[in-house]
Amino acid sequence: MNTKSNIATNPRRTASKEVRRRQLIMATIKSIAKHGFSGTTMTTVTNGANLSLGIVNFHFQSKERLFVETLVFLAEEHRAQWIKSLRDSDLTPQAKLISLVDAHFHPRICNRQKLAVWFAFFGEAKYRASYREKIAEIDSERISETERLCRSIKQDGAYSDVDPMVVTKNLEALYDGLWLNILLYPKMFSRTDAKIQIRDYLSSTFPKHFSARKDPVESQPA
Amino acid sequence: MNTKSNIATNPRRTASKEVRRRQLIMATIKSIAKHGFSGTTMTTVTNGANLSLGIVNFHFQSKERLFVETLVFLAEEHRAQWIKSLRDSDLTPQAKLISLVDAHFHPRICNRQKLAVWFAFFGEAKYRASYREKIAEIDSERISETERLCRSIKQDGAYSDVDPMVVTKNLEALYDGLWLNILLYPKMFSRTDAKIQIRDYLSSTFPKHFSARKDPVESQPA
Amino acid sequence: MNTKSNIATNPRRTASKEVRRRQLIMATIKSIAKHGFSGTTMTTVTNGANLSLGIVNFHFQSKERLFVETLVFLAEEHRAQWIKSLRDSDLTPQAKLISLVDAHFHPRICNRQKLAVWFAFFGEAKYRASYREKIAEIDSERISETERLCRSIKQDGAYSDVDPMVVTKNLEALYDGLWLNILLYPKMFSRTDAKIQIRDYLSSTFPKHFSARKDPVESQPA
Amino acid sequence: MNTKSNIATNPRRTASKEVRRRQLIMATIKSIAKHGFSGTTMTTVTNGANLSLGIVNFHFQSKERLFVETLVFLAEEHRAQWIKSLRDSDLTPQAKLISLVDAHFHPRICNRQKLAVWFAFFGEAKYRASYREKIAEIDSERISETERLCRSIKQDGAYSDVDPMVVTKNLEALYDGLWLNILLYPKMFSRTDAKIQIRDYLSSTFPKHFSARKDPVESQPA
DNA sequence: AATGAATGAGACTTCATTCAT
DNA sequence: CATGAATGAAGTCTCATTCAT
Repeated sequence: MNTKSNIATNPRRTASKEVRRRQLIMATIKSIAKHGFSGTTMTTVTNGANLSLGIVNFHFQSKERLFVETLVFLAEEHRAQWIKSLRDSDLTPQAKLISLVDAHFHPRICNRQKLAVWFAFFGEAKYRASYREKIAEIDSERISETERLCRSIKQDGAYSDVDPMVVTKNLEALYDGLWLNILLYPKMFSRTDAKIQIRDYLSSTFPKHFSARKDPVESQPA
Repeated sequence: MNTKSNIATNPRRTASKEVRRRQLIMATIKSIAKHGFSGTTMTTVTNGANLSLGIVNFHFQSKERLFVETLVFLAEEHRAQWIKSLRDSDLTPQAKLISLVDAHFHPRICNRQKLAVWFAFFGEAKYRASYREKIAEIDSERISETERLCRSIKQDGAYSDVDPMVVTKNLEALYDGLWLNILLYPKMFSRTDAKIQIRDYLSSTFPKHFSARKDPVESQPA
Repeated sequence: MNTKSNIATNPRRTASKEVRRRQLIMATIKSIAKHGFSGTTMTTVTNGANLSLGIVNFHFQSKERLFVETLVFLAEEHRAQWIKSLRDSDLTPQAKLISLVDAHFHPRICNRQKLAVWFAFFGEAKYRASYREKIAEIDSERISETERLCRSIKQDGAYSDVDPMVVTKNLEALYDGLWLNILLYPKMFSRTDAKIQIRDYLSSTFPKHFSARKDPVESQPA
Repeated sequence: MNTKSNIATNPRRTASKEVRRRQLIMATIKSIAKHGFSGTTMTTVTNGANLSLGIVNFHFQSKERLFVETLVFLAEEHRAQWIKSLRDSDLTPQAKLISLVDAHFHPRICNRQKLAVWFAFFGEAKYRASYREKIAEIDSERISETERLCRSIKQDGAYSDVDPMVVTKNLEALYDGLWLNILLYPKMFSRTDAKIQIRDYLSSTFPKHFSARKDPVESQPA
């Protein structure tokens, strides 16, 4: 009997530690998205995971740690997404940059549940500190990569007025701002809109390399 | 002891309703900024206002309502700021647009305390609903105004490729994204940087009307 | 309406802080005596005091502090008892010493409830530390006083072989040992027995000053 | 894998029932001494014994029973000690009595760990009941023996004023009281002091048979 | 109008016990 | 025999709300 069928037939007994932790993190994301941070209790999480109340403290010691690990999970998932996007894209810097941008709006990353959790963490002073502590490095890595690509494009296109760092920071701001707008006004903002808007920004900044009119494709629904 | 002498001896016991409410909202902002949403209790708020524990329920019926009114206060303060900025600026649409942009980064609006509170509300599912209900109209008003200005500039500069709505939405996203970056990484992002970045965006979009190199001025410290 | 009748008519509202604290300490003593340390919960205490569950944390911050204050209360009550006994007794050192001894077996001090609480504290490592920290001084004071009296009696009777400090320490050990025997085997050991036994010890140590045969009087029932 | 190789590779998996029980009782004593009664959990006990969490319920059915058996173990160990002391001593009643006394302060019996456990049991109402039920007989046996010796010494020395039962009870009280003082104030009270004090008591009670000045010897360190 | 002691639902956490392996 | 993941009752503590003063 393999682990998977074991979980299916008797979910209450001795799954591997890693499986349980993942299960609980997923339930945490769902709960934060549904009930918000303050409405997320050990009960909502464990009910969502179909597990017993006490199990979170068994696997994570405290609610606090569960939350931090959830944040780390999201950040690593996000990082994996753009790392993969960079690797899979064409070799031109403009292709890589657009891949990196689009990774932020991939349905696995940019959906109401995950966005709700990101902003839950952004909204709590306590977790902003955790964010800085745990995630700053990932952010730096992405910013460096973005700037490198912008510098490359600038050189290639002889965009003398462009400051790659300013573009990078604007892109970072646009990711967050668009995420927030999608979260706040889902009927007015979509992933596709977001991609269009960023293409618009890139086409006005690097007009020889990007065209705003070439619409991005949405692979799957949210 | 009659009422008059009471007023003399205890100034806390006669403020008008409106003064008390304002006092409590200010204390709420301070508390959310300091302790976060989950750390904000009736005690932290009323201690901060040097008032008694029971008074919130007296003036606001519930914590919930105090929070919603705090959100409304912030939104109206913000609206007043850009309304004033528009009114005070020169008559050209580009001057008006830059005034509108800069209103978002005025120290009265864009400081760590207020940003912390904005994102606290954005982060809680419950208050995102309140936000939509109470603030959407203000947002629409600002978006309309922005779009009108962009259309005007487009026409003036014959920017055939520019979609005023896309520019408007990008500006809105940049406001939020830059706010978040200032909140998360205050050492790396400043109000002045934010203004520079938005000028950069505007100059690449409307190059005949905006120059990125004209540095914005920071009037007062945060 | 005075405070007392207020408590009587409406025990649930706004008694003075000191009254509430006393009430809760009394309920704590009763609960520890009845259910033991580990069986004493916020619920048993507050039910016993006919108050609400949350009130202990309101008045004592934590269960821990309630317990420590209960210990301090017992120690101070005990101290007050022997201080008073010394003051009220005749002037001879032997009269004072016997008063001091008897104070330990006064029904207010030496009854099953209070003894149970003393030994509950003695039995928990955590509270032995508190005991040392809070009560050592009171113990020292009593030991000094006892030794002083023993020295005085020794001199008066020319008991050359008697070491006042050894007698003092033996008395202290007898208090505790007799208390424990009364607690463990209440049917076999009584306050009166205890007094007789200590008189026996004193009469063999200071034969000219004490007579074992003069039976002590038990004033009131436990 | 057959049983034999299992034994070879994992020595923890075949100890006899009795060895396991002893191992767990020892770990219980250590844990109670270190963490107190309330800090002693199945985890502290089984960690201390380097065994798995579930094993206590396997060998003792419940925590409750483990504790009672620990109490019984201590009482029987103590009994064995004074039985042996009586047997090993000279034939005179005074030699036997002093042996009996000293048995209480033998390092195997009277050390901080064991004392902490004794008083932990004394301090919990629930276990005082177990104590009476399980240990009273052992106490009676020792009391009878002590009284017999005192009677014998009384007759031998014609101590007409001495009541052997009172002396016996005083000795019992001194044991407990001195133990408590050693536990509470280890820096001020030692096993040797305790023996001296009891010798002092005996010498004043039976002056022809005991001399307080003959210092007792401490055989081994605690 | 204002105070703050009191209430009690509900949160997090602990831990004895169970039981599949 | 032994393990230790899982359970869930019960504990302590928090805190929005109430209400006598």
